[in-house]
Amino acid sequence: MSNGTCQELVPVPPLPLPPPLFRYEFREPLREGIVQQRKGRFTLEVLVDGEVLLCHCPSTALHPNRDLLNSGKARTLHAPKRGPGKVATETQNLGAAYQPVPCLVSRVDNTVKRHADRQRQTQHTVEAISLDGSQSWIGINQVMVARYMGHFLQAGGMPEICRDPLGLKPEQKVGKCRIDFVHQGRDTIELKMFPPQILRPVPRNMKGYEARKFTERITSQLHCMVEHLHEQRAARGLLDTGTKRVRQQLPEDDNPRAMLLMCYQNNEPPVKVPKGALASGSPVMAAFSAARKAGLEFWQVNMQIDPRGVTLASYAPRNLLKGRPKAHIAKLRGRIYLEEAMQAPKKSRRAKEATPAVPAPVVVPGVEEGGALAEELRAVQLQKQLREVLSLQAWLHLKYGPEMWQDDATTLAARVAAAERRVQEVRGQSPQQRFTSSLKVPVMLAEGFGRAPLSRNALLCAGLVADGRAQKAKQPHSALR
DNA sequence: GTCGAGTCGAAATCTTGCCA
DNA sequence: TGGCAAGATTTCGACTCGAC
Repeated sequence: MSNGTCQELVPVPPLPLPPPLFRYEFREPLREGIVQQRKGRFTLEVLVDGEVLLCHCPSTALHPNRDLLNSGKARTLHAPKRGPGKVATETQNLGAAYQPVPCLVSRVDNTVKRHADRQRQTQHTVEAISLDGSQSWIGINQVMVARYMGHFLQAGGMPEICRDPLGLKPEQKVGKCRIDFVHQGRDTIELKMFPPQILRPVPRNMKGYEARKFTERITSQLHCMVEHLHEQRAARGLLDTGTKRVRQQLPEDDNPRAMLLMCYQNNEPPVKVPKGALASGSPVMAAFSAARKAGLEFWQVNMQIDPRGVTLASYAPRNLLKGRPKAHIAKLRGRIYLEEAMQAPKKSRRAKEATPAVPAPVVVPGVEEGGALAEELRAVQLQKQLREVLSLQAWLHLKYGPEMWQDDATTLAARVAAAERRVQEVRGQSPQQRFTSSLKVPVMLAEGFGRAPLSRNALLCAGLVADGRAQKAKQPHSALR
């Protein structure tokens, strides 16, 4: 093995790594329980570890199975509401014959300071329910979707949607509306959680007034996004709003975009427009159609929730309406689904034969002492150390490929030292320095490597930084100055 | 008087933005 | 930095109004 001045090393194969790019970790694991009864619009009684907890139910959303959580009320919902005693009867029936539903609950973060008059009345929140006996979960917390998506986008997990995580700003006012994300002041990204049934003339699960409110809101938002799109194009000297000519005139990097992301916290099949919706005259459908003509892109994002966190399962452009998909979307086809992308590429028999079972040995220059085994162990130790320090394993692996793990020992040691220095710097900073806000890009931990920053959640999960809010609550005011 | 349809506010919680 | 307002999420009960 030894050649005197250099030693041959077998490169350490990449470790099986979780992907933080596509993963949002909860601060603490969710607890499993059984929904016992619906107490009110926002409250559920949940049996957790033999104890009945009053939990906040953020939203059952427009999920097709939302009736599940209302099963106790379902039989009385359609009963006549008029007449003496009928309302009382209905109230008495609440919770009767309620079908127990497995659920996941989170505990309230008590480090968050709230106004005295806004203290939470419930100490737990129902985050997900299960329809298959706790085998898989369906997230129902719509409020958290923006946080999950903010994490994924800012971690660079969806480069086809957001190329520059630094240029992403949440909750921006566009015209009269608030849009969930604006990218580089140019692209608008709106998140929605609804089934395609909403495109019908009379949306499923909605009463007339309710549907009208929803219709007004979404058509208004689509209108604002399209207006913004036109303004951005006009700012680039393009008076023609036709998407084809615009595409031809603008470089891809400078082409303003408007994207509607339909987000699901379960393995939702590809969204399709229901039959007859196109010709139905539905106002939402008309708004969708007009927006698409102006260049609006539809994307479907599926997430999977489990007790420890949320995984970005897949995302893909959807051609909801008739017509050919936009050219630059079509180019992305076939590589969007992460499930597919993350699968090891299938090798042909010829390729298998050509690939040796053991990777070719590499030469580590400048290593003269110790045997090959010692150096290999050192390399493993350094890799492990690097992984622990950075907790960026998948980020590095996915973003920069396996070459990151085939660095020689000297380079690895330098990386570790730089990372440790940066971590110490970060830990010495005040919470105010570390975080700007919950969704904005936090500490540039990766600056030492000249790479994209991580989201606040990724840093929290990696244990590299403490929660600024928690520290704020613990530390005296003067200590923060 | 009864009934159905439509309207509206309250419910719990979070986030952002504005102002002092 | 703290306080407050506004806006967002969806469901439900109370109320109004017109028709029969």
